[in-house]
Amino acid sequence: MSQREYEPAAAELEVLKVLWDHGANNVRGVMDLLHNQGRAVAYTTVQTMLNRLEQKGFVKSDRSGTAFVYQACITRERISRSRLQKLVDQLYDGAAGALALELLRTQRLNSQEIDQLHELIERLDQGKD
Amino acid sequence: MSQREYEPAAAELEVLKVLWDHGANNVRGVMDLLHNQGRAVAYTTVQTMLNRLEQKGFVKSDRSGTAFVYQACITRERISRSRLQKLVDQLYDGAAGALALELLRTQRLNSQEIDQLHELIERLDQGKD
DNA sequence: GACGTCCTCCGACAATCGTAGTAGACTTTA
DNA sequence: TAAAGTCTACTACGATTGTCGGAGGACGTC
Repeated sequence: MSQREYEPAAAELEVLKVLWDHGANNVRGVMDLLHNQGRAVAYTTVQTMLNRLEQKGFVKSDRSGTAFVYQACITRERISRSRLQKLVDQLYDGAAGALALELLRTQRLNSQEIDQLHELIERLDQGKD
Repeated sequence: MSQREYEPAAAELEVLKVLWDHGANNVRGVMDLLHNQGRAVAYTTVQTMLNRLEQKGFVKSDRSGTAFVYQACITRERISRSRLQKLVDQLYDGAAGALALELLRTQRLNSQEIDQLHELIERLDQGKD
């Protein structure tokens, strides 16, 4: 367990999301955005989160002005994929289809999403083994 | 934070899975099955996991013979759903369609799964808003 | 009845996580 | 230039997680 593959924890993910959604920012900026979302956290809490995210290699900082500016250096897609993979492995024993079915059954999709799915499935259908 | 809604942690989930997959069992039985899966854990570790799962209300125990026999009292589906919900909320901002698309794009489905999806989508399509 | 085996109960300990306070440096402003 | 504000660095603390050891009771066997 020497080189553990870190994952952002829940609270860290919220901070990451701010950076994804609003771009690079400093501690105060991130805090303000979190406050706007109704998430009341102290300045130093955000600071700790950003430090930990940096240690884990998910953001990088750059001190050009007075304050450090943090920027996500992992994409939302990468995190999503790894989370999704974990879910598939842990709960569906690798059967992604089962998860997809579950998802479509229990979640509400709008018609645009359904159309897109349609299209994608058609394509999958063509390339069927 | 008085009545926090608990979730099984990763290692606890592995124990839960054993109960789901192989039915009720005692500590030793669960441990043996974990060992068969290449998961080397101490007896007391399994015991702790089962205790914690019981505290969280995910398994119940019953002492009829010499040892406690543990049984899952939450379904795999329920855990799956809540995990899935969390994923959708945390990473896709509630857009289940996006997740579904991502899933179909990145995971490999077999033709049976594709057929099932087809069917389901047809049905969703009918009831489109 | 002493001995080994198996079980439960309890405690422990390090790592991670969520949260935040404080000290001290640095900047802005009256 | 002194006060007020901002920023970083460091520390802390309780809860959760993953892991396990040891004490002590029950039970079968020699």
